[in-house]
Amino acid sequence: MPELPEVETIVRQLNKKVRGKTIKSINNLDSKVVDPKILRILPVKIINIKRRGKLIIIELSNNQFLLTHLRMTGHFQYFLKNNFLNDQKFVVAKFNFDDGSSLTHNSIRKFGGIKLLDKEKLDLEISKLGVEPLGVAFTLKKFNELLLKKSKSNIKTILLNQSLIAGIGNIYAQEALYFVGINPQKKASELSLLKIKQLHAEIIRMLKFAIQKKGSTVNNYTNMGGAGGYQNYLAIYNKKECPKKHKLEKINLGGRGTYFCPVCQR
DNA sequence: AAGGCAGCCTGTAAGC
DNA sequence: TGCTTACAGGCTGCCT
Repeated sequence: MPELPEVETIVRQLNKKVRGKTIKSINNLDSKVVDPKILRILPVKIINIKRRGKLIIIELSNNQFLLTHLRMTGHFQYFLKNNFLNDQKFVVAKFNFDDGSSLTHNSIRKFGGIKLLDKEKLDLEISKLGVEPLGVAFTLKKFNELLLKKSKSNIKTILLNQSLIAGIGNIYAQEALYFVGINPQKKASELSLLKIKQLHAEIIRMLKFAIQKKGSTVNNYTNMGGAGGYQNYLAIYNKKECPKKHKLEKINLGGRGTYFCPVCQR
């Protein structure tokens, strides 16, 4: 499922493929998933595509924005002119461009969607998000402050909280905690300064490396060019034993399945 | 106030 | 074998 590295990969691909193109028409629009108000502003040109946390922000020529959240199964696919495959499943919108190419948005579980917003509403949405983990503001000092604020919460739930740090999801949270040997059930207040420093560095290292690998392909997620490569580096997610051959435990934290190694993570 | 959890949705895997 | 059920997951909104 798309987390920061996957969303970043998709944003880069969208910029390469559809920036500067004009949306002439849209079909197969599922109004529950894609805001039908988009139909009223056509034709409209795509100026730029940006990411904030796990959000994809598509800037349009009429000063409005398409805000997309992929949740678990959202997906974009680009087709050159006359290359559209009609047997695609789960299409919730097909954007047709002035040059004959097209972009589909697919969504199996229809959890995410595309909204049309003006600048004011967009800023409101963005303001709910916490610090960008790959931005300059995510310093060790900042990380310490966040942990202090949530000292009674377990560390994994804190990493998943988008209003604190934006972009880390269930997979990368578990992986980062494994690589620094922290039990995901640990309260923030129980972490040593050394562990906090290691975790801070690991989050940055892992996300950057995963972007290099074009994200992870797990279950339904693929980026626009096909599969990512980071899934080959996952240590514990959805596995039975850790790289050191210890048996993994699976518990529920923050409402989500959480793998950890009781030997390596304390 | 802040934490917990149902609900959204549907494919896949496990269970009978 | 074929049906049923449980589970996966990010996030919102309600409940305590």
